[in-house]
Amino acid sequence: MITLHWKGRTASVSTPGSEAGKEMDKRFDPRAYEAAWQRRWAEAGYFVAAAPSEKPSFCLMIPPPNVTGKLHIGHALMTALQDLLTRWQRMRGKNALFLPGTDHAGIATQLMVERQLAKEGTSRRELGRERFLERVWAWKEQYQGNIREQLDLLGASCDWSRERFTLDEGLSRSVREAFVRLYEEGLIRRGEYLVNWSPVLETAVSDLEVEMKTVQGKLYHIAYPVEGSEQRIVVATTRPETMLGDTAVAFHPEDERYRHLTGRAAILPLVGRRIPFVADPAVEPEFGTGLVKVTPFHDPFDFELGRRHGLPGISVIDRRGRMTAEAGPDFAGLDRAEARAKVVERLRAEGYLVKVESHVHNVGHSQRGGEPIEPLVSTQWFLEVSGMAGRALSALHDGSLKLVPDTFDKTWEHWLSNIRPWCISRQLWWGHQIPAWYDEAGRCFVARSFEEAAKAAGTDRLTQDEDVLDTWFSSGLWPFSTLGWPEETADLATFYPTDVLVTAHDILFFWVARMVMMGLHLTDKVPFATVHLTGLVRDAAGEKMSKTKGNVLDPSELIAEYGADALRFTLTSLDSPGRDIPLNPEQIAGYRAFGNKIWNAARFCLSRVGEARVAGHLDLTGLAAPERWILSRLSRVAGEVGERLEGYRFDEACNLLYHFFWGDLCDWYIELSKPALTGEAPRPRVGEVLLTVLDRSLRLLHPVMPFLTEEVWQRLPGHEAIHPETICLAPYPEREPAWEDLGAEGVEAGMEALIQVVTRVRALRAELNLPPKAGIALTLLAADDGLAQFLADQEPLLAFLCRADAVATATPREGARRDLVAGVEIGVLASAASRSPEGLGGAERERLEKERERLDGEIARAEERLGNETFVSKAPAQVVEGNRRKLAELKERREHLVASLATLDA
RNA sequence: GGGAGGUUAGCUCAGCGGUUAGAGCACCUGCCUUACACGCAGGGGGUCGCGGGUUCAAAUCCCUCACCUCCCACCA
Repeated sequence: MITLHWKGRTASVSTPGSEAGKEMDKRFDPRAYEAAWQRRWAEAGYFVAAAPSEKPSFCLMIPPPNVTGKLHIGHALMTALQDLLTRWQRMRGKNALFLPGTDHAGIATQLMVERQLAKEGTSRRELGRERFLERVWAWKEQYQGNIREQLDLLGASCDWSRERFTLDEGLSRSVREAFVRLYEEGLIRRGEYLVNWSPVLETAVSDLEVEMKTVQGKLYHIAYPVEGSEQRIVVATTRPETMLGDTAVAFHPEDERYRHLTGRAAILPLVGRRIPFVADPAVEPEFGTGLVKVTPFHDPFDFELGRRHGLPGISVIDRRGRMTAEAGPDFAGLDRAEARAKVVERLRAEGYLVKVESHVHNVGHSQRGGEPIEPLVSTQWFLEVSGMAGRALSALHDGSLKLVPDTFDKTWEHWLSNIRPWCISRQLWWGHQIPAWYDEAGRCFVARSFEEAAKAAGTDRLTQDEDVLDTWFSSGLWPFSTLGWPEETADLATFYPTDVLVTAHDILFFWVARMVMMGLHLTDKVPFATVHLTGLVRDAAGEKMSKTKGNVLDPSELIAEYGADALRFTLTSLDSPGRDIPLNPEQIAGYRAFGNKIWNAARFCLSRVGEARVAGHLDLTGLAAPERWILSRLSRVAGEVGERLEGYRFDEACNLLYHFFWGDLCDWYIELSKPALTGEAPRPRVGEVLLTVLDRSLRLLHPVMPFLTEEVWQRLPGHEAIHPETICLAPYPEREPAWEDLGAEGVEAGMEALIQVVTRVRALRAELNLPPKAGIALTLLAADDGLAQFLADQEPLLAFLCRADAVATATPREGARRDLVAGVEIGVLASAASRSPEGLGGAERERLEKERERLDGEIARAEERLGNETFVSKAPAQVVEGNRRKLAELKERREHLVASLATLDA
């Protein structure tokens, strides 16, 4: 029995339009049942996980989507894979938890709301912090709702009773706890450093949020007079406006050209400031003139160099990208671009500009808004991550963390080995306000709450730090904050550490690495055993999707058109390791056709199986070859699908299922079942086998196509024996070794030969240009006695599949078109009445001659190979033997071909 | 500058040491054979980026090169 505790009530299970035995609509229309099943499953509470639980647990967290808008196709991919894993594990009897939630997405969301305010003619500053935040919360409510709806459309089997939001009460507590602990350990500190500053957003951003872009710029060569001499030295810079903040000129200590300048100073043009020469090994003598102007407060290289030499810094650019008063009265207030033009103009006018070269270089741009980042000095909070990074590295090395595919291992190592302190403060309003308070003397108290801070300060006249934390700080805690950490909750004990993380590889550092570091540091555990990294979804041409290109595919629209199952199957089958995913709507249409195929196969079975019922355990006794064959195939496919899922090869699992269902089951077994079901050539328990194979196929497919499989499965007579209520909780099929019948004498070998024979006969029919309804006389002669007997037993089936009037075990008759396949000599003789008058013309002759040439080529190659002594002696006996057999068959086929050609001449 | 990945049928991709290299879509020829035209049967189409090497055997392993994609990176 399952416990149903969705909103505390027991679910009454009513069917949305499907009952066992009820006739299926002729039309396949996913819209008719998808939403209904999602509602039913939720009402029944199938996806609510238990804590604690006797069962082994399986847990997977949604990478929380930003509450900025709709889910995009990348989310659909991740959701499809996450849900596939969850449903699979749930069917394997695990206490499975797929925990949903959303991310407050500080900068992104704040920008959206600010944009909205701008349209209304107001701004966040006009509203003030409190009223602004009210607006953002209202926004969040709306968009969180959208996201829930979309996850439902996709069929995500989330436990909504455990939904979380990064800014909710519980997670905020986790964030404060983490911050305070890290602060108390001395890993978080506040200080004045050079940071990446966005003059548009007016906030600091982390290194990861800076994108380097190649820019065609200019290299300005500027002459700086040397103090106390007539000499002028020349420096090269791409940013002449920063010279106003220069405090030194540097050269390489070994550089003979400039060693004599040691201890001397230059006079800064336009400003007149005396700035010293310093020697530093970081300076590249080969670049420019080998002399570098040093602007410690506006360039990362200069900042480090300045620190090494104890140089002062001067801030000449402010937080909005304008020149400060310290830039001098001529420049103060100018925008940085204007200032550059004016500085260059003045330098030229005063004769300091030596030359201007065109120069290609990299400039940091804001990942968010695209504007150039300004390196500025400001007071920020930093997290020292080097220790945690070391542990994250070891986790990969000792196997407690696995990246799939492992091509990301090197990336992981490189990034974590070169990591620098993380700037975690943001000058925004939407986010977790930093739990630090200042008293009137400016002393800082970091605490879990205002009360705690007040106690420590001995006063409640405190002001909280205005800044908020980088969104990724709270995201970094997601795998355990969502489960109640730091409380020792039942959820945490049951589900943490989690099992798998599925996410796109573009947030490996932003998110995955931070979760691993934070998880290891704060919980002493790797937050998940495996990370499955997906590619990025692109359009059909492999282009990145973007609004400006207009090639964005909206999952909701795709679901409306093709159904969620088709979209899921498509995305899942495209998830090949380490590759981006080109999504073509035509392909989704192809997989919708697969849905149609399943629908109609089920329709056929249900209308023909009579009183048969699904068998939980099927006894093979008395079953004929086709039945034993399909069961053997089914068992092997179940085994292979399981292996592929274990190995995160979802694409291969999809392919196996697709080809088994369409190829083995529909093209062959269902066709083979027809003569038996109509009573033409009865066989025992065909209906039972049909239903059993269908049941297991649907269960195998359920994690990928949840809606269709449930809709169809509910109609199978006897499905209740597998699970009383739902396919979601029915066991996932595994191999049934007793069903497998392999080997040379096995039923799979026999049926494989039969299939090859039928296929060849059909091809011969086509070559003879026989009308589909024309009868033929078919003769078969197998060299192997066992096979001959097998085929003789299947004569009614062969006649049915080949549309033959007669099938005989005999040598081909005079005038018959002859061929050989799988050791079976085939003779096809058209019934006199159906012989097409134009049938055996030049086209037929041409085809046969082309085929003979091809065979000649192959025979020659096979003979050459077998004539090679080293091949015969060194290659495995099996391979040599295979080649011998092949050669014999090729030769025989050629003989038949020649005979057929002779018939044409007659 | 460092690193990763890619280059296979018209398109998008599997395959990654062994007989005639696969799939989906597209294409051609027949079929409304009563489960399915979202279908059935048959078919055409590839010197597996270039050049070397290892091997009895290479699309598959190694090396060079070319082109493409992405990630990382404080030569001003």
